[in-house]
Amino acid sequence: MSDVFAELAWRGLIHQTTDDAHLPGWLGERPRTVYAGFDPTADSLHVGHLMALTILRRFQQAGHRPIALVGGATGMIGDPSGKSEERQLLSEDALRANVEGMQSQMRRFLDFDDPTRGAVLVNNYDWVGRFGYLEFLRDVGKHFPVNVMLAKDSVRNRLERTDSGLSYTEFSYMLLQAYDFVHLYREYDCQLQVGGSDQWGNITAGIDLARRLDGVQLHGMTCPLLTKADGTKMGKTESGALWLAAERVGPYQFYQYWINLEDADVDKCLRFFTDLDRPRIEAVVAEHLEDPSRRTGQRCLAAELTRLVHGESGLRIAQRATEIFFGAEISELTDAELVGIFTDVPSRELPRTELAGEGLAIVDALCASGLAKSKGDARRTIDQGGAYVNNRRADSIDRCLGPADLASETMMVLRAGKKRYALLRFVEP
RNA sequence: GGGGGGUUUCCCGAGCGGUCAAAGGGGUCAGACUGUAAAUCUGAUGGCAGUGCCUUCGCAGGUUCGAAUCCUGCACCCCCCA
Repeated sequence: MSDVFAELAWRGLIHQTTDDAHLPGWLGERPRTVYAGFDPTADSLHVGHLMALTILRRFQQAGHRPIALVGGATGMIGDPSGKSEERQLLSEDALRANVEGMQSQMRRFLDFDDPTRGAVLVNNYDWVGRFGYLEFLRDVGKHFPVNVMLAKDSVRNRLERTDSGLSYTEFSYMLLQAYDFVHLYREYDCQLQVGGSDQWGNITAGIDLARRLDGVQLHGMTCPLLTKADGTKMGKTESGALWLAAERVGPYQFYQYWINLEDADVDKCLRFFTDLDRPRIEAVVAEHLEDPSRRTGQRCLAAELTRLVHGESGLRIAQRATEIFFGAEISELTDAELVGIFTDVPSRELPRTELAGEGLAIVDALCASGLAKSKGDARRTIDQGGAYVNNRRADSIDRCLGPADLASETMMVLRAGKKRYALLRFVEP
């Protein structure tokens, strides 16, 4: 058993614990069971879940047993922590689909098959859903002093806002999560809960409840919230969250997100997310600082994460696409080389006849590819010198594209600006 | 229930009868500089056509040669008094 506490600490993943002094020893004694909760708001995980997931992963690697709790029940209510408004309630069907989607992705991070420390996936709907209202009030609610609940940051912040209230339902959220902890303690001897720093109140609520109900002392640990150096949220793209599902964010796009990360965040992300050990990360960071323009850190980070999320084949596609797009002028490629990329960057198929005669006006090509949202937008881009065909700048609005502009047998590479790419494929009707 | 204020283009926010597709800021996009970074600077930012047309200022009507701007009704939001 390796010292997971020290490992997490140097990685900067420990924000607060219930017992800094004794937790390291407690974890070193024997394998423990640790859980983190995931809110099933969508059918895919995103980068926001990555912290908790990789923390569970590190616990497992250190010899402990992780439990991933999917909030099928609590997801119906919505955690008010860190939220400014009440969440839209999800239907049971939607929740079920979301839970299934998330479960399948977790397999990439956690080993569910190991006989001794195999991860366990639980859905709190399985026990919360069976609770009767009166029964819950009597067995659980009774142990929650309202004045303590009101003192929690998550509740106070919401009550202090004049423009949004806090419904009774949301107010009750922490009871459910608290009970989850007790349940997992009873069923799996789970004595440690981890979560983001905004979960502190919910975690301690569970610890209090366990003490009152079962007379045991459970533990909690939070990690810092994932933000970028400029204060904005990590993992936000133009089109929304950076999803882990390949159908939502392809390997190339995922890879590119990390390549584009600013220097100030690279070190932190390497430590947070990658499996690389300390000497390795320190070496990469040192190399990066020596010559930041080579983006050593970003490259390493992007490769590690893309491999983790999309596998070796996904990484190859992403790197190949990057080589092609960010290399020199594009020509003499084959369809075979482009086909893997085709599904990953915005792409469109057009009839080959478009290229005949006068050819396809570049303005129309940009619109068709999705790089421009209107003809005016396309004109603007060209006017300002931001339009490229096969990485060669197209400086005239009147430019028309013909068969000679194909990069491979049937495909053409369009680009708007420095790094927005799209492929057009011309097919026989 | 009574009184007052509001609803503007992606967001915030000016505009209060024509010169308004609508100031300013944010965001976004493009360019320069770089390193597919950050910061900075420049330009663009309803649609279609190129000195014109169409659609937009909560919704529906109305007054005007002409309205985002005035009137009427409706909807939603906020504030004060009960």
